[in-house]
Amino acid sequence: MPEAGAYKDIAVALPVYNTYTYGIPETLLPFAEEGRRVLIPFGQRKVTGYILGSAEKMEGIKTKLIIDILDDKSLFPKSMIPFFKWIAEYYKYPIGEVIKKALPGGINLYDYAEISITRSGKKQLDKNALPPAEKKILKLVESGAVLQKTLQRKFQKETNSALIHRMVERGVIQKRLRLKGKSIGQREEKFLSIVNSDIPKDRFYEKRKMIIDLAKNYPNGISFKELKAKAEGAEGYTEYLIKNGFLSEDLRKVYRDPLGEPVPPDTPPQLTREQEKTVSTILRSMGKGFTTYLLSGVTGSGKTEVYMRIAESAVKKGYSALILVPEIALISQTERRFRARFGECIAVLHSRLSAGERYDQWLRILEKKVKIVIGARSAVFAPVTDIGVIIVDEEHDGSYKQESSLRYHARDIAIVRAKQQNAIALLGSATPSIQSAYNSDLKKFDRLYLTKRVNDRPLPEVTVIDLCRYRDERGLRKFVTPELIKEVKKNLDRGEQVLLFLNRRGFANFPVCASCGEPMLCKNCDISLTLHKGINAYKCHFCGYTRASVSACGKCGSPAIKLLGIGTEKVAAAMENFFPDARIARMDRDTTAKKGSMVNILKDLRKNKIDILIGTQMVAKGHDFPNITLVGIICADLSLNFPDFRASELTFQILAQVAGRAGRGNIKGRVILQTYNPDHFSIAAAQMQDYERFYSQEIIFRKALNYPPFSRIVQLKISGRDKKKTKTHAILAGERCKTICQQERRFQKDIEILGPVEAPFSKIAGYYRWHILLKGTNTGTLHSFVNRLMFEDHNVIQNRNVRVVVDVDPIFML
DNA sequence: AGCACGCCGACT
DNA sequence: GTCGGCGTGCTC
Repeated sequence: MPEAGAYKDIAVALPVYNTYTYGIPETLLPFAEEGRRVLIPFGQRKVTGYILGSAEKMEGIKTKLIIDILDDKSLFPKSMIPFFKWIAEYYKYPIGEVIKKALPGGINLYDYAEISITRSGKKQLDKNALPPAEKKILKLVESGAVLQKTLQRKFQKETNSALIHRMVERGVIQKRLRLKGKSIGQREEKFLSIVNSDIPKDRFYEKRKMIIDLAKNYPNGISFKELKAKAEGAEGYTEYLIKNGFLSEDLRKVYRDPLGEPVPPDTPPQLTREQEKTVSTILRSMGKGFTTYLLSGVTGSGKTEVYMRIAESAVKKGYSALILVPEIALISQTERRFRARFGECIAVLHSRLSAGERYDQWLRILEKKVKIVIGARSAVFAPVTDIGVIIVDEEHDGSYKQESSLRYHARDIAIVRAKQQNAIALLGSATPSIQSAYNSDLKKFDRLYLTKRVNDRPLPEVTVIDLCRYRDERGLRKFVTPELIKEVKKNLDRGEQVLLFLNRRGFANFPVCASCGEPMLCKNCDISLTLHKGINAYKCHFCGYTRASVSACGKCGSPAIKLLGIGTEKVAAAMENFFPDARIARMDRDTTAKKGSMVNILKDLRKNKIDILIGTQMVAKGHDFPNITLVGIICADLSLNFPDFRASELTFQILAQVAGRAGRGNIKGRVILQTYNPDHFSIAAAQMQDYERFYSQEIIFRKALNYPPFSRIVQLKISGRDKKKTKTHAILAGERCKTICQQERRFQKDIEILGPVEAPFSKIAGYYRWHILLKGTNTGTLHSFVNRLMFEDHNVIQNRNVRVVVDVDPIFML
């Protein structure tokens, strides 16, 4: 074995919280660069690791040598290493897993023990003189090698590693370590170029000439794929041309193009005075250190144009720009506009890309072929260098928070990344999060305003309708008031479009038995099913469970079910009833599930093929519908009564955003806002489109109850299949929290433990759920508390039956 | 994560 | 007495 030339700090792609020191053999040393992956011996097996930096030789611990270096070049720039470390520390997540989540998936190597039968084992199996457990195992591996973990999963009851060990010792089976891991590489395509166009005039002349003529149009060579598409049946003729030296053939690396159809280029509009001022303020500070700007711009004030100017200038100054947009069903409007302005000079990263496309985009960024990157949440990990600005569009949007595994908030870590890179963070929103607005109060963020809509278009006029007045009327009029109908009719008569918003899909979300009153609940979850007339079935919106629409009451067996509660389907039905001639479309998760269907709806809308569009929050987010002059909010209260301290914030944001969809063209917009709580301050503030008014009220509540932004929250989410075990474990975890709290004065003073309590949704997808909320005013104290809870002594965090997830700065708390 | 080790109860 | 189930701890 070669001598170790140096030592490196390595993050292992496994759920371990530490990094490890490995020696690098002399021969590999020149290649052991930060950001490359290595294959390392880790315990009994080999796994992928990431080089994070140099290290000292460990005293008293025998250092192992790395086996191999897996990459020809770094997968991420060195500057991202402190970023990964910060995330691992803050979100209490294993560092190697952080990196693994950040990188385009599917490129890691692991090895697993593989069990195969020996000759002696075969003989013994034939002799049939074995204990049943061993026989079962031998039978399984008889025809070919099987992974040990598969074996153990299959025979959980009978198998353990000791048994396998003994069998190996007796020589009936053998164990070998095998490397596994799918790999995604670059795509290569065959390209053809003309060498000599003087082809012989034989009986194939016409066909061959067709190919040559086609290739003539491509001086840099034509891809075989394109040729095949343009010249039918050409495959058979190219071979001859290549062999005889008329065409030359070479393989080129190509990028899978996720952009799909091209977007026509736009011309930059004249900036308003406000926009110009904003742009120049931000640009003045670019390259002069870290600053966070919070851009409050009313809906329709042209924030995207500001972003584009900033990105453009950043690139001109030699920086790159990273733009984050909320995760929505398909590509966002913002992304389209960037493509229209910057063409193919941008990279896009979002969850709809295939693994290969994602890998290619990653590479384009890494190789510095593009300087502008636009994408959803996960794009915050884009391997860009020389960042000038990170823009977070609609920074209040909840979809920036990842709600599984690594539970990061992309807006928050975007700011961290900007800080580490001495770059500008630019957060934009018409309805900033309370958190961000408070940070601007504290002067942590610089506040910028866009108070006017472009072309001096007025904000829409919002009329509030008190639904309580219609409570006793029968039938559909309960949620479609005469005022709304009147306004819709006006619009239809004038040939203008209507947008109706209801943040709930399906037909009826609260079906109850007409005879005994029992609600129809999901069998896996603690919520009621929703009737979907489209698929003619009841559906659970949490776990996807479906039940035939003819189902009888589960309690008394009565077939009569009352369909209480409203969803977009019911609104659509009502509209069809009132306006049989109107062209009505629905846009929610059900109608946009198929790829391209959302684009089609938006296209139809743009071409005036739709009169009334009914949708969920999907329609509220960032779209520009120029011909919509009336927005109807069917029921503004849906999110108001959530047992969540952010319920008011969420309600205000969504209402203000939806209302902002009206009047983006040349005609002034109107909004009809129907509500059961006309006096609630978030509804009143939404009516006035007055953010400051909402903020000044909400912040008082937050302070009084010591909720964020006045405190920090960590939520322990405890869940398990067994109702009793989950509860017991939750209580145990609660006790542990209390014990730790007693251990230090600063914990006693600063940490507040709420719970354990059963979660508001007490059961989801078969898992019973409990919560413990940890509140602290001091971030450092709260984090040391959580560290002690997770990493010290006999922690109760892990258990075979019950899972405990630590959610730092939770958003979904139900 | 996956593997080894070591401690228990229930059987040849 | 062993075997096999399960919890615990470790991986440079």
